[in-house]
Amino acid sequence: MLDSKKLRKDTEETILNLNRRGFHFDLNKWEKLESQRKELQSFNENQQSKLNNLSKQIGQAKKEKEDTEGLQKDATKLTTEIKELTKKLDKLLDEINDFVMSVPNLIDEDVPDGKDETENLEIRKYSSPRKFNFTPKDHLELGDNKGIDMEAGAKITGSRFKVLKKEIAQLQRALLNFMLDTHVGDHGYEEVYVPYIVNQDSLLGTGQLPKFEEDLFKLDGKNPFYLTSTAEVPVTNLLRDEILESNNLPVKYVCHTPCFRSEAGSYGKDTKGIMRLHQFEKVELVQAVESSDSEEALEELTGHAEAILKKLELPYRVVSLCSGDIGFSSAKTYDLEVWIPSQETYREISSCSNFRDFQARRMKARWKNNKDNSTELLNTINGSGLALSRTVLAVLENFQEEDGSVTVPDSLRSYLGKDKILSF
RNA sequence: GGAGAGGUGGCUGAGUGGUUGAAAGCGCUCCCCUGCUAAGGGAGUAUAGGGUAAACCCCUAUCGAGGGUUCGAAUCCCUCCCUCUCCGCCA
Repeated sequence: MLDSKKLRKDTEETILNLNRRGFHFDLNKWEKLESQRKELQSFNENQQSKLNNLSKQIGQAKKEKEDTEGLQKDATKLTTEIKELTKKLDKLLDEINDFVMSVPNLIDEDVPDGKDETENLEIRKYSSPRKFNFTPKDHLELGDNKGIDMEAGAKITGSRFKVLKKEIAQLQRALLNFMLDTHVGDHGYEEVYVPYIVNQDSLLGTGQLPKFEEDLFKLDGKNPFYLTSTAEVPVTNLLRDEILESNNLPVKYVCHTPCFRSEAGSYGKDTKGIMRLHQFEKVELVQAVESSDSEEALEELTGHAEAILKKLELPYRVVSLCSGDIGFSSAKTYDLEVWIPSQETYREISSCSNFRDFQARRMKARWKNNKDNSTELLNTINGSGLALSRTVLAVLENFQEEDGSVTVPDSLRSYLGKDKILSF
């Protein structure tokens, strides 16, 4: 959510910024709603003030055993009027809230302009794709009958669900532990375990609601619960309605959860294998910092996600998402894209974003600045470190041998207890 | 699932219809004081919105959430959510 004060003050600048991401800000509607609100609210508050005074007078008069009938009559009239005004005002405020909640975050100045993902800006590349002296198989061919069982997933649930078995299930578990240990041990994150089912307030807080409900799985019970689409939701919402002491900053959480996504709108995309599923595992990094530190925190957090790829010796590149491709809540996003031999292209394996105070404002996540005794909004940053399914995929494909076996990257061998898998 | 007790500021906790946005304590900020420390004294210290672009100041709302009663609700009534204790069931 944007600061509505800033929206009122720097309207032109805000609109220009929003235009960069292709968002049309309905200025007419905004100004109309705002002027209506101002008028109605001032008047209503005025009437309320009058009523409060009257009530005090009545209280005073009763104490002194004076007649209050006339005063009470006036007060009743005012009360009725205020009830109606308040109803109108609430309706208007709802409308304004809906409007403001559907406005995306402002983007940072250094976010490249562009209309879609084809115009994302490559920032740097690490390592270079391996040259195979045979035709590399894709992960499904490698895993077929050896641990990736898409048919079983379809039987148990439906399309876009996987079953992993044997060495590939172990590989996923090894990667998971390797990632968590690295972030906790080397990068100083606190590991948290959280619910996988979240409520509406949490989803509103991080920005998945109200705009993106179709991407979520909603449960059917009496409470409006959803399966979490990313650990970002439960983890960032740990800070909701909190006021942190400055000596507790920065907050650095790492968390593994399954992620559930309906993948509405991706029909026909990545239909084969484990690239795009309704359920996948992910390790998520979340930081909360003072606003002056968030740019640096994004660089740091991106580096932490990159460290995993480096240790796994996977070729990747970092791209800065352009203004047309960047997410709704994000001010700036780096995607890490890993090399996928079977597709001869880089594919997203992590997305690291600085939300500045956009999420914090929605969820009232604040910190106490003892220097001037003020309470300020936190800045939140998060990124995948990394998406497990795609890491499994990338390791299988990048480290495959001609005979269909897969060499285990050095850093993973102690976790897996093997140098080589799928060699049968 | 049954029975009971609760939910008040950054925290602890008082408050059962009338200047209570809320006592007291802790914490925090600033100042004073004792050479430093320990301790003590004083002042300040919720959030959101509006009057206003800002300051002072003023107004409004907020005591788990939503509704109701009333001139007036932290306080009374209803619904829901959550926490705790006991019992039952259970990985």
